[in-house]
Amino acid sequence: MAQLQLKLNDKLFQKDPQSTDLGMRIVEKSIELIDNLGFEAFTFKKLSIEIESTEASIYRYFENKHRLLIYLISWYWSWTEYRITFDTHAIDDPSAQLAKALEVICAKHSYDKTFPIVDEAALQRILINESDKTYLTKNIDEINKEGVFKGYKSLCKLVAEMIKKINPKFPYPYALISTILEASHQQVFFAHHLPALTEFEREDAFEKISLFIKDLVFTAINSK
Amino acid sequence: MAQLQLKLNDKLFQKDPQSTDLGMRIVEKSIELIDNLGFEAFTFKKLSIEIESTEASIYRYFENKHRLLIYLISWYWSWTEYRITFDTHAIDDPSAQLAKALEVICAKHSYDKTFPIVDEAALQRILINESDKTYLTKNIDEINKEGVFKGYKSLCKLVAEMIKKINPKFPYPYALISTILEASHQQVFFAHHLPALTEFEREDAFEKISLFIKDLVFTAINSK
DNA sequence: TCGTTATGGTAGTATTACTATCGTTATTGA
DNA sequence: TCAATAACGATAGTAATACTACCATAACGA
Repeated sequence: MAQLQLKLNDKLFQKDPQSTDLGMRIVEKSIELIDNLGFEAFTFKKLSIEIESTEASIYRYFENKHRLLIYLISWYWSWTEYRITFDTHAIDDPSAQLAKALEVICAKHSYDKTFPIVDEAALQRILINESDKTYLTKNIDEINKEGVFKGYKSLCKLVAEMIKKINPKFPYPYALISTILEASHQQVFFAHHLPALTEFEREDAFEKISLFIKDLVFTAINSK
Repeated sequence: MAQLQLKLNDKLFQKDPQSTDLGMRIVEKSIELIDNLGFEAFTFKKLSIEIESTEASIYRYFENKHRLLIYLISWYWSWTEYRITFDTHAIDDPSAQLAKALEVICAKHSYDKTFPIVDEAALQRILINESDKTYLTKNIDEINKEGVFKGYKSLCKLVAEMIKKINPKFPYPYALISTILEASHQQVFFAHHLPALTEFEREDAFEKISLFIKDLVFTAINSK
C-alpha cells in the first residue's frame, strides 16, 4: 500500500517532524495531549514526558507550542483540501462540486489509517476548540509573512473559485467561504457548550450544520 | 446630564468595578493596555503599575485576567443590545428593524462620552482581536453555568426573535445570528491581517461588511 | 576513521499567576 | 464619640512556564 504524506510549508517547523521517528511521535502525542488538556494547559514539558524525550529535543522541531498548533491545524486544512480535490474530481456539475466540497468541510471525522500518526477525530476536536488561536495573536502579521497560513488560504481559494464558476457575479466568494469555514466548527462548539446560541444539538450537529451551510451558501450565491 | 451605567451580571466580578474609583480605573486602563499589548502579554502586574496600585488590589475585583476579559466583552455586548433597543424602538416594520440591528452590530465605533471610562473604539478592537478567547477555554462549561455569557446570549436572542417575526418558518434564526455576530468581527480581522481570505479592505471594511451581512441574512430568511 | 546528525541530560533564568499576611486609613452606624 | 468594618497598599513567597545554553554520546554513511 502506498504511503501518503502531506507536504507542508517549510516555515511551519524547524525540522520536518515527518522526517524522523521522534518527530512523528511528537506529532502523534501532541494531538492526544492537546485534545485532552486543552492548548493552554499543554506544555512541551508534559509532551516530553509522554514521548520519553526532553524539552530540548522538541524545541529542535518546533520553535514553540504555538507553532506546533499552527502545524497541526495546517495539516488539517491541507488534508481537507486533499479530500475535496479527491472527492470532487469526477464531478462535472459545478454546483454539485461545491455541494460536495461543503459536505467534506462539515463532515465529522474518525480515525483513518491512511495517516497512521494522525488521529483525525482528535485533530478535529482540536480544530473546533483551538484553531482560532493560530491567528488570534499579536504577532499575526509577522508570522503571516512567513507563509504559515498558506494551507488555509489555499483551501479558501479552492472553494471560492467554485463559487465564481457557478455565479461570476456574486461579489463576496472569499468572504462567504471564510465565514462558513469558521462557522462550520464554531457551530459545533456552540452546540456542545453554548446551546443558547444555536438550534443544533450535540447528537446530530455535524449533519445539520452541513445542511444549514449548504443552504446558506446556495441561497446567497443564487440571489444575485 | 443623566449618568448611565450598564448593569452587568454579578458573576462577572468579585467586587463591582463600577462601584469604586479604583474599580473604574481598572476598567479604563485595562482597555488601554489590552488594546496595546494584546491579551497574552497583558498582566495584572503591568496593570497595577499603570493604575498606581497593586496586583493584590486588582484581584479583589477580578478573579483573574480571563474574567476581566469576559467582563469587558460582556460590557460590549450589553452596550450593543442597548443601542439596538434604543435605535429600533421607533421602527415598526420588522424588516427595517432587523436591518437596523445588523447595522448597529457592524458599525465602527469611536469614543463616546456617555460612558466616560470606556473607550469604545479601543474596546471594539479588543472585541475583534480577543473576544473568542472568552469562550475558547477548557473550563467553558463551568463558567457558562455561572451565567457569564448571558449578555451574548441575550443579544443573540433579541436579533433571532426579530427574524422569527419576519419569517417564522426560517429554521435556524439563532445559528444564523451567532454566525454573523462572529463574522462581523472576524471579517474585520481578516481585512486587516489575512486579506487573502476576504474581499474587504481595511479602509472601508466596516461599511462593506455591513452590506455583506445584511445581504446574507435577508436572502437566507426570505428563501424559505 | 572522520564528520555529521540526532538525541539526551542537565542547569539555569526571567516571568507569570497567583496566595497570604499585615498594616493603615476612611467610613459608618450605634 | 467609639468601635467595627471596608478598602486599599505593601511585601513576601511559590510553583509553574517558556524558554536558552552547553556538553555528552550514539549511530551512520562516505
